[in-house]
Amino acid sequence: MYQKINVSDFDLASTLECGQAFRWSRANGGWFVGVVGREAWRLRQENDILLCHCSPEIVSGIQHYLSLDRSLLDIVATFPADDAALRDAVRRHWGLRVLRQEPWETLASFIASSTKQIVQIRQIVELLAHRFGEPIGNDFHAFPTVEAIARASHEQLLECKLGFRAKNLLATAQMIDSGAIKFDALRSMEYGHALEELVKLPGVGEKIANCVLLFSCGFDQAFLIDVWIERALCRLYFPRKRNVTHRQLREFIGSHFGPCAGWAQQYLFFAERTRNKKTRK
DNA sequence: ACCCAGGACTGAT
DNA sequence: ATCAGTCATGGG
Repeated sequence: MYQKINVSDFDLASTLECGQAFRWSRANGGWFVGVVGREAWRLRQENDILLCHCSPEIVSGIQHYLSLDRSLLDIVATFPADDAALRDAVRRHWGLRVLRQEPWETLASFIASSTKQIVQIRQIVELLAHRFGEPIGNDFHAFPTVEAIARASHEQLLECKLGFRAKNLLATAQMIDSGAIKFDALRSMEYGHALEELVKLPGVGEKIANCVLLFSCGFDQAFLIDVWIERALCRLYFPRKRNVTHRQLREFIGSHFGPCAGWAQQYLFFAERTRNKKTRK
């Protein structure tokens, strides 16, 4: 039994494979399978129809997770009009939407992400889910709760291939579990305040904090600077200029991309990742 | 063998 | 304020 959802200005593949989520994979017949919360979802897009292998009461949750209630046209309209590179990235990946993911899963996943390749991040996340997450049938596991990680041992986390990130993930889980930071209130805080709060956590700097704020806390303006986007920004906006400082980039980002800078960042990021891999029209 | 990977942190200039 | 070294581990 499956549901049909009408969609527009939406591209499932770009949305799920642009690097913001780590638990989605392709299955046979064009289906995507992923674990969200305590459910395994199966999704497939046929033009303006989204097929969902699920019960009808889950549809609204899927629409919310995929940000289908938002107008992509309105968001893109806030982008700088004279930015040809950004416009091209948007055209090439039209329909990419920033997801509304669960904050703890997002935080933990990106703590695991530092100096790791995306395939390895996905592997680590699956190992964590298998070992510490609740089984939800068909060999799927929910992402582990904060408490489950907080109670884990350093050795157990090392076995999930976290390496030097193990102690950061453990300490972060324990801090959140003990209420050392206001983790549940992030969504209702000012952007700057929420950022300050997140970087108190061990293993969480400005980049990972912005991942959490954009991908799971609804802050459209959160622009994360990683090695890929830094390379793209330097090439596109600071040509023939070496040694562009992190501070200069921040200044440029704040004045150029507007209130949905995070969305612009994700389009530029995905375009940079797929550069020279796809034929340009 | 060597190098790098969606970084963060420390201790030097 | 920048900068190199360090932190584990798997893959090219």
